[in-house]
Amino acid sequence: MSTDDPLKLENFLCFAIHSTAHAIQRANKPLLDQLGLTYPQYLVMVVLWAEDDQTVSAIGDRLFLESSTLTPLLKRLQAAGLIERARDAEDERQVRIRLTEQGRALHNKARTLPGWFEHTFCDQSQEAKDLHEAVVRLRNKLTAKSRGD
Amino acid sequence: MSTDDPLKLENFLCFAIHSTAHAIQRANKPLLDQLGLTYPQYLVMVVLWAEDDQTVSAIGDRLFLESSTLTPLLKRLQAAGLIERARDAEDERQVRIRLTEQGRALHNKARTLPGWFEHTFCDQSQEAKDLHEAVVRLRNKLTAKSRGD
DNA sequence: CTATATTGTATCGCACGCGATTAAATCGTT
DNA sequence: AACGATTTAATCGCGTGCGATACAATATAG
Repeated sequence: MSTDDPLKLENFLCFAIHSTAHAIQRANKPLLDQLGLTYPQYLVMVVLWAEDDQTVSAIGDRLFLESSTLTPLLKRLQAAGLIERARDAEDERQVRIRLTEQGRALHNKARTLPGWFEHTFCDQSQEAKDLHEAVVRLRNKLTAKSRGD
Repeated sequence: MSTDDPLKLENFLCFAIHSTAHAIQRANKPLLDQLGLTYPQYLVMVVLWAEDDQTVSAIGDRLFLESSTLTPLLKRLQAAGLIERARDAEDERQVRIRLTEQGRALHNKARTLPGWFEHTFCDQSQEAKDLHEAVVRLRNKLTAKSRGD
């Protein structure tokens, strides 16, 4: 029949990455449940733990997300008491996102997650490093094209 | 400050894959718009082009998706006239998904997409192959763990 | 042959994710 | 100072994605 068809799922690099991303979310979920965070919420917290007091668009630049995604997500983090949202006094267009005491406190509980993930699924660190670099190279190509290169 | 913090986004393999998956969807979107399909809808069609007349759960197994995701998606494909949904006469629990004439006709228009993607973003085929294999290996580890290994 | 367990879809509620649009604040030019 | 252009968030509508649950059909047990 069509077994020679190039249009086969197993041949799609894009599907491999797509499905692996979902598998990662599923694998991380039990850990994140303990923190009371979803995976995208966790990523926002990681950005803020690295550098507090950022604007919505700065967070979006780091996570490749739009304001239409971030605004509702940030409101949920605010409702959970982990961050504060406040208009910048200098430039009232911007909204500055700051960690609350509770948000900072979560940092310690969250430290173990990346280590757990890599230890559990990426034993051979060299392969993981190569994979990481190759994925980032691909992402750079993709974002470069879409930005009109 | 916390520049030595291991909890840095750039060090997360999982974030690299996550964000690259989104970048892929964005890159593919213009092509998919021409087909009138979203990316997940396209994946379902690929599965059906490879083998017509499959159950919902069989499609889910191939794409790593649940019925709660597939049922509404399949209804949209049905509304678009690309597939038919019909209870199996032998086992009325199952719903068999079959391509319509129009759904089969879309196959030809869709053939160019994977080639375009790989040609545009994965010039060095060896690197792409290595990346593909490494990603699939990681996904296998992830799904194996979650299935109680 | 009936009671119970299992299976296959569907439904519901919630949380992304984005394109398109809106609204307010700021910037630039005159 | 005043007007139009740009920037920044927020809003809206739509389509995933999943866990929990519901329900009907089938399989199994007794």
